[in-house]
Parts: sequence; structure tokens; C-alpha cells
Amino acid sequence: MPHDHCPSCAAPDLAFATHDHADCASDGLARAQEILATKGLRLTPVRRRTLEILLEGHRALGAYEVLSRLAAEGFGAQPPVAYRALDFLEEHGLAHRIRRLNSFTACMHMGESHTAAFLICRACNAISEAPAAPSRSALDNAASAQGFAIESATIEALGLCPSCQTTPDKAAA
Amino acid sequence: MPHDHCPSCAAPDLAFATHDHADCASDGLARAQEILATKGLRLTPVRRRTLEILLEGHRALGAYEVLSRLAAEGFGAQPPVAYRALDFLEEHGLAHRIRRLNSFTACMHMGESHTAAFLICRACNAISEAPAAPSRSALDNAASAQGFAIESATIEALGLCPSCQTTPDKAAA
DNA sequence: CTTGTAATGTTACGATATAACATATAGATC
DNA sequence: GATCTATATGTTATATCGTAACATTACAAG
Repeated sequence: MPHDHCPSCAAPDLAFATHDHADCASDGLARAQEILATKGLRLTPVRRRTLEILLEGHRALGAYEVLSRLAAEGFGAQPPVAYRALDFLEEHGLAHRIRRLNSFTACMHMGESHTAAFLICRACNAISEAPAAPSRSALDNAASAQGFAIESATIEALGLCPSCQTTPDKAAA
Repeated sequence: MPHDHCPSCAAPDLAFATHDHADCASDGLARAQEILATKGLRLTPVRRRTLEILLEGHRALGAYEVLSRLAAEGFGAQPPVAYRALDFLEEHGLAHRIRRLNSFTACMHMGESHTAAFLICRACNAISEAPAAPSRSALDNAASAQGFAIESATIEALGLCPSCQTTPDKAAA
């Protein structure tokens, strides 16, 4: 069931490909529950709803965008409500912050400890999580050559997803 | 002449190493002048001063930090003054934006077209520009496997520089 | 059912960034 | 040199993103 609001609906391991997104989202939620249960952490209503909102599509949402959704549903209406839920999800590997966009997206590989690399389509805003291990190890090499100890890495690419490359008006720089 | 305010004064190709920073900075300015002259672009007083401020150390400065320096010297005191100069420098490869810190730093490899990778010390805020080609090509591979066309990449690592690794109190997470 | 801890909510503010428009300046042309 | 034009600078005003500090509520352990 590829859904309409997501022109480049991405599968967990084959982003920008059409897939059954209802499954994709509910799997993500289930996976999150398992992971938090294991760690003895709580998926409270705000946190759960925040994750669901992120899981609605393979896009990045700003904290204030998430906040307005939460507020409309009766949760708190002040920024810390959204930031706390988002920070919690990020801290436990259920969501990622996209620095380039000052926004957040659900993690597509929950539980697999990894440095994530993101492919961000500047035309349709779709986000895909790409294998980052090769980039990351190249970065580790560059760092250790300088004696620098990496604690966390941000790897993000901006460009055009497959479907937007074929849409000339969107592709215009 | 390693200078005092820069605990991890970095050489262009060997960051985090002590070096003659007065040369490092004046070379950067000279190089910038060449490059802009070639392109028929102007290194106006604000732009020049902004670059000099960034070149003072291998650190990242926020736009408002640069702005207050400029304002104190008689330039305009409003945000666009700083953002315009910084954006201009970035656009022409003379400075980089560090997304992770919402701030800016002088480019250490002006004129060499490259995707930059940054090593950011969370203890002393020193910034080193590392060879990014290997990371970048690994990222290109991951992207093309998904049919994604990268236009620009952000590669940044947060961690500890050599000198801060040996200072336990600074290294505390 | 109390008590300590974690989570939620609020107010208030700080930091980052840009839109829109007015003024000034450098270089080209006459 | 005067004038024109494009570029650059400066301003006001506002949008957007993020956090500190503290009050209140829910939860789970004893």
C-alpha cells in the first residue's frame, strides 16, 4: 500500500522504492516497543505519538511541526514537549536528527547500532537512510591520522531522489 | 609562532598540530584574494574583515559572534551584515558552515574543490578539516545504489582532539 | 498508601536566520 | 567628470529553532 503523500516512499533497506508503508510504520512502532522494553524504558503516550508522527512518512519534520500535531491532539503545547520526546527517541536510536534541515526523522534501522548516513531530496524532502559503515570507516581513518577520537558522526547528502531526477521543474537548482 | 588562544592550532594539512598561525592566516587571506580576483569578485571591507576574523583561529564562530566583532569595528550591526558576508565566503569556497554547531569556519584548502570533512573537538572547540575524498566516495556509492544524485555532502565528526584526550576533566562526557 | 523518581506541563527567554526594503558605492559608459 | 547600472551595505521587522527553570502529575517500589 504505497501511500499518496510520499512520492518516494522508502523501504527500510531500499529507500526511494515503493513499499507497503502501513507495514513499515507499524513495524517501526513494534520494534521501538521491543527495544525500549528491553532497556526498561517507557514508551509513554507523547513519545509513542511522536514516533508515530515521524513514522507517517520518510520525511523530516521540524520540532514545531511535531509540536503542533501533538498540541492538536491534547498534549502540551509548548516547545519542550516536542523537544523532549524527540530527544528521547534520538537518544535511544528510534529517531535521528537531520542537521541539514534542523528536523527529525524516524530511524529505519532501529536497534542496529550504526552511524547513519542520510540522503535528503531537496525537491520532495524525502529522506533515505543509507549504509554508512564505509563512509564512517573512511572518516575514522582520516581522524586517526590526526589523532582525533570520533564520538559521533554526521553524514548527510543533499540532492535529488530517483523520481525527482526525472521531473525537470523540480530538479532546477 | 603558535598563538595562545588556540590550544590546538591546526596546520592546513596537519590539523591539531602546532604551527605558525600568523602565516597560516595571512596565507589564507592572500589565497582568498587571488581566487576572487580570478573570478572577478570583490573582497570588500566587510567580507575581508569577516574572513580575517574566521582566520584568527581554527575554531567555529557563530554568525552573531562575527556580527558583534564587525559591529564593534563600525560595520553594520544587524544580522544580515554577518550572514551575507559569511554566505558569500561559503559560496566561493573560502569558508565552511559547520552544521553541527550552527557556525562558520575559514576554509583550510581554498581553491581545491572538495567536499570537506570536519573534526570538531567538543572540549576546546578546535576544528580540523580532514581529507574527505574517501568518505565522500563511499557515500557516493551508497547513494548511487539507491539511484540518488548527491549535490552536496555534509560530513562532520564530533569528538576529542589529541590534546584534549589527555586532559581527563575535559574529556568527561 | 506513602515516597522517591521520572515524566509532563508551563512560562519565559535565548539563539539562529531571513524577508523586504532603503541607501550607498564601484565601475562602466558617455 | 557626470551619469547610469549593478552590486553591496545597511536597516527594520519578524520568522524559526532551541533551552533554562520551575510547578505539577503519574508511576512503581517499598
